[in-house]
Amino acid sequence: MTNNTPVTLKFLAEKLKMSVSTVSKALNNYPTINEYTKKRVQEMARELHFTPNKSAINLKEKKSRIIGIILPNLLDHFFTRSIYGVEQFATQNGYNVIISQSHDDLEKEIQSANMLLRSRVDGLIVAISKHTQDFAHLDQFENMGIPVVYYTRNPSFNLSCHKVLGNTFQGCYKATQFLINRGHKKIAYLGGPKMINFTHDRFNGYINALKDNGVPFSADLVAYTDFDKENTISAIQNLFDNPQNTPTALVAFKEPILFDAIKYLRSINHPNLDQIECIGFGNTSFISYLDSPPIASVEENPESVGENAIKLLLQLINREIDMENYQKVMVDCKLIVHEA
Amino acid sequence: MTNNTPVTLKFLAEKLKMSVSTVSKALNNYPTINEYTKKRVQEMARELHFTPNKSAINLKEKKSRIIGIILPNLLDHFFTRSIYGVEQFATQNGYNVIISQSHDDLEKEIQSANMLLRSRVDGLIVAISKHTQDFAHLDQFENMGIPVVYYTRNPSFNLSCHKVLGNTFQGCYKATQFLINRGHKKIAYLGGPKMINFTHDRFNGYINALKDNGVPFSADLVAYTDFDKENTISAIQNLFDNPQNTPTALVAFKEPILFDAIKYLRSINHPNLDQIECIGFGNTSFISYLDSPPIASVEENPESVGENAIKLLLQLINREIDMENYQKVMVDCKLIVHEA
DNA sequence: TTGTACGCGTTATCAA
DNA sequence: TTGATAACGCGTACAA
Repeated sequence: MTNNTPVTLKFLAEKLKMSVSTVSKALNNYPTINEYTKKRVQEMARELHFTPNKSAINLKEKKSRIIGIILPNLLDHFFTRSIYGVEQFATQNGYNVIISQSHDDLEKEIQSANMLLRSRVDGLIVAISKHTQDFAHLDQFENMGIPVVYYTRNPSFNLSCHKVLGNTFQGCYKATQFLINRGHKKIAYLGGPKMINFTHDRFNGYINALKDNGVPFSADLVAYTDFDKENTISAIQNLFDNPQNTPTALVAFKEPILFDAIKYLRSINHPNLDQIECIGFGNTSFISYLDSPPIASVEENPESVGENAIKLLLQLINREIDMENYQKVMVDCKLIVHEA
Repeated sequence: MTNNTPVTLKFLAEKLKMSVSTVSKALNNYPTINEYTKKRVQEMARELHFTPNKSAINLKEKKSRIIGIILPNLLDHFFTRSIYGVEQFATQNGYNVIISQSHDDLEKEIQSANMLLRSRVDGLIVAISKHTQDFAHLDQFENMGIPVVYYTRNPSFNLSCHKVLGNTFQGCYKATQFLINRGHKKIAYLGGPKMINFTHDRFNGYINALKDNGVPFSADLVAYTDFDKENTISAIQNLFDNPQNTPTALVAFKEPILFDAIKYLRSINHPNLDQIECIGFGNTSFISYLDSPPIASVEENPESVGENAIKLLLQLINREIDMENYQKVMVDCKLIVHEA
């Protein structure tokens, strides 16, 4: 019953008293093989639980049908949701996916890249770590002819690479306009880390929405934070401490930041907190449990971002798009209004 | 600069005008190889970005140094946190990890298993799907001599397999005792799906804590739900609708369920809601944003569960533990009290 | 100290 | 219709 070592073609061939190549062809349904022979082989293979060795096939075919994904963190639902989009489309097309977390550590990212390179992935999808400045470990792939698609977190200064991004400008524009349409004039923008490009793209969406709707811009209504709670609180203090210019609405870079902000405002019993309307990027499922929930969320459609990334990657792998013909794909955001 | 095809040992050998085996030995630091030769080879390898082909090595070594993980869902932080524990210890020991989601779909789980089998993983860690009754796709591994460790979600009736589990009995006991110590006499237990073993283990912990502390048990204080909101609400109605026996505390199977429960009680303005003290399994980071937060959480230590799973698996792989010598490892839970 | 030869499991070409 | 053989990239026993 339990045969300790994997069954190989050779083993099957010996059992069936025929050649390895006939067995191989029978299993792969070659037209030149006798139907009866096929039947015998396939039955025996099933009976003995034959499982082809992928390493051997990879070696022969010089391709692995594996897609590598490097991303910072699986705790962030944006990324896990994006994986779903990648997986769906990848398996449909006969590809498997290997996920590797960098934990926002450059060293770990390099290790992941090398591991995937050794595994000869056919393509790479990557969201770079916070600290990635040098790209040698990722450029290796392209130098070996393996296409790379950057998604979400990408080298913003570098135009010579393939990118799939959420249209964060559009998302922030929509959020701001929604608040304007609800009658707000003093809409604050709480940005994220200034090194991250999205911070500025979103700011531009905010600014443009104000301009297009004739709402005056005030620098007092803009502040920045990172993902640290203390910094968020002091940013919020800056925004809300001026009594003659208190915001009536807030657009925040990310929902976790927004939650910290709201929590702080509640903790100090900020007047009219209930009238302040907030929107953050994320659309966390948790929102329904909050007592002062955001009025809406910017849904970044991570599944769609992932799907677009794998679609582009497969086109590159199949040489339907030239590797030097650098693509930039933008995925629109959607404003989700939360019911009261 | 960009050489389209991967550099092989053969290519290096030609460049250096020596044999493939010398190159191989030089790169693997064989003592019989001249130091100067080693230097030359290693320099050339670096210069040309030589990356050994893992498929070729796997084939040769008859092992992949890859651990497969099959789990239901990456959206559940329990699993993503457990992966962290696995990864840490795996990479320390020179193993890589391939993660595969079943999405609680048996068909997908079978596909994942077959994929990992073809990849000749050296070991498998698996949390089974809700619908896994038949285990043929997982038994294959053991039949091929590949050890399998079930973690968290496991075939509870089957004692002939290796398991690593959270000690959910102990967790629930602790939670209940904590509430008793705070003076509660009417502590409700809101269990999960009755098919899941953990539901009953936790119930036993609850019951035993009551008994050991001389608190009388009342069947009215026990209800069950699944992860569906509607069912949770009707379970809560059953628990709290009897005015002469209203619980003053609640132990819930999982925090998402608990949040639905609390939300409902708030929505109906349940009297004295603020005095009701709740505990759920999970310890979600989100708790700090809630207005009526649980007083404590049962932290299941998923990282530790993952780490114990990989440790056991590596021992099985290294034949330090016999495959037939079935192990059951329990990882204690910790009660986390939330500051006001 | 280096090189030759073989095999890992599979597929493909060509010959029988 | 089937079989022998070479090749994929690498490691290693053995020969030189």
